[in-house]
Amino acid sequence: MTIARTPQARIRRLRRDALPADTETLARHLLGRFVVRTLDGERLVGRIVETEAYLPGDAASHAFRGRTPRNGSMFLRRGHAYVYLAYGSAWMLNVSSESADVGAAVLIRALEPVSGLATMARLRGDPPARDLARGPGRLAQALAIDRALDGLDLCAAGAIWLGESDGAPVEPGVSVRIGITRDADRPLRYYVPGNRNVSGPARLNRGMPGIA
DNA sequence: AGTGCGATTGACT
DNA sequence: GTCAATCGCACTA
Repeated sequence: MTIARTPQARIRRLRRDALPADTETLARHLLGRFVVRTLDGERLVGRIVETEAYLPGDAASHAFRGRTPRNGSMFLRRGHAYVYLAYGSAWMLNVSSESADVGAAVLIRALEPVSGLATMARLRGDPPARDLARGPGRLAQALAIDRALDGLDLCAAGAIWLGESDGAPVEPGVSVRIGITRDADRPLRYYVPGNRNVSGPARLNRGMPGIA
């Protein structure tokens, strides 16, 4: 397998005090950054190519009805993992995004695999290469993400953290969020135009190759 | 204690 | 393109 475009070396951890202080800006900021997962001594790395913002007071957010045992990690100060199970089978990785006790997060929806592709493929059951981490449930499976990682500090060294490397900032494509029913018309989904690992229906992915 | 419903995916027409 | 599996969780009583 060959992956050329993205630099693998010299990924440094994101500093919490460098994270944008509001959820929407953080969701854009995370595009082009990296999720770094250490599993059995191996480093699995993916470049973030798709995110969604779940804002304070957002009716589509799990935090909308207040703090519960499940969504507690959304109320940690920005930069912590909120991991939950959707539809009984798919784990979702989010990054808490506001001050402590506010309740908001950015959903990581897709990664471009960078390192550890063989392990990711094994964890995923050898799917087509393009689908390794295309979609929130798939990326969690590729990186062995589950409830055990809920609440971890993604700005600290450990089993999973957020990183960045050198490179031009990404100008995101924007669309409505996928798979929600309430507040479904708000443009809070962001993606890297043209990236093959972006999920979602073609009509939402303007700027992708072959799409008007 | 019972019920309804997903921030999805994979299989199938 | 359509569609159902699947189960934890929040909500009602």
